[in-house]
Amino acid sequence: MRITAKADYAVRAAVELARAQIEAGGADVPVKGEHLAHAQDIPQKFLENILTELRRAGIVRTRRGAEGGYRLARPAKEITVADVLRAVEGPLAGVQGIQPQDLRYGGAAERLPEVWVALRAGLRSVLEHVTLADIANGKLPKAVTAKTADDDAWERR
Amino acid sequence: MRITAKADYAVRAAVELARAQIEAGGADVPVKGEHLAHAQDIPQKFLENILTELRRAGIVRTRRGAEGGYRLARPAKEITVADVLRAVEGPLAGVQGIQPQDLRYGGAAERLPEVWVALRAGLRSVLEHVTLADIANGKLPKAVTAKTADDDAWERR
DNA sequence: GTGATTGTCGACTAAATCAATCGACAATGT
DNA sequence: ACATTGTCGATTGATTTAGTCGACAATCAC
Repeated sequence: MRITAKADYAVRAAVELARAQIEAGGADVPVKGEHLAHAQDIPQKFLENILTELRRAGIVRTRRGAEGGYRLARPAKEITVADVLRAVEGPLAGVQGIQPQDLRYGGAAERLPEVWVALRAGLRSVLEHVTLADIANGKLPKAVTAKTADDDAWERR
Repeated sequence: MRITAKADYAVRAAVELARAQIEAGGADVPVKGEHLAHAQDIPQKFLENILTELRRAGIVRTRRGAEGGYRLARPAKEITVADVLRAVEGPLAGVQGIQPQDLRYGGAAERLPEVWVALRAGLRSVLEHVTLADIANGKLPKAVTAKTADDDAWERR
């Protein structure tokens, strides 16, 4: 249940691209890998690997050469954090690569898969409702603020 | 964002212990490691490592020797899935071992930590409300059923 | 007490994943 | 032509994952 550096880097880079898209008013200006790496303090070569995965997933578009770089393939408000995470890690909340709804357990644990499905739904209730534009604009949706509003959410556990 | 085999094993073994506790009507009868391993089809030696971690976390109690075995340290209805997961993996939803509320990002990703905190809250909204007794009895609480009720929750994503 | 049973602990291993790094190559703009 | 920038595969070292093994310690039945 941890967030890997790669997942974190992917989202941060994508958010940075979102801001560039918004600042350009929708104009399609590519951002260089070097700029992204520097802006978010991510090792450049590692980031480039990640961005290539995002390209293959259809989340970013690229251009080579001078004046080349990376940009989002769609409007930032149409890309969710879940989209980015699934692009770099696999499906959410699998057990050994198996999706929870495909698990079969015997004995007392028969109903456990339902718990894992609910867990995944809990993840999705956040990740599928936050877009890159939300984060870049600093305007988080209720799916987030409702959960962080509870003091308990900030407790160290 | 995956559930490791270890985490899954830990919960399944704990649920099996919960059922034994419930069937015994609260009487404290230890269950052998071999029985647990067989009942849930978990490699026995690996499971014993896990059960030792659960003991160190105060979730199970053990007895050696003939007539020895494992049992829950507390009533099954007082132990949540979150308790078990935190015992075998660390805190939920950290980025490289750092808890989300301690992260600081610059630039466009400034608000990202709040998203991770909300994510963790989403996990907790499920994991802290399901007890071992709930699973062993096959009576899942609303925190779970409300989320699995949605057809979308079962979709393959 | 003896012996069988069962958990404890540390060491060990193989494989996968994580977190990068590197270099040759392919596009692209000036 | 040339400098710039992304692409791709290979490689690396550390860590985690998923186990296995064996000596040892506790406990019970007899």
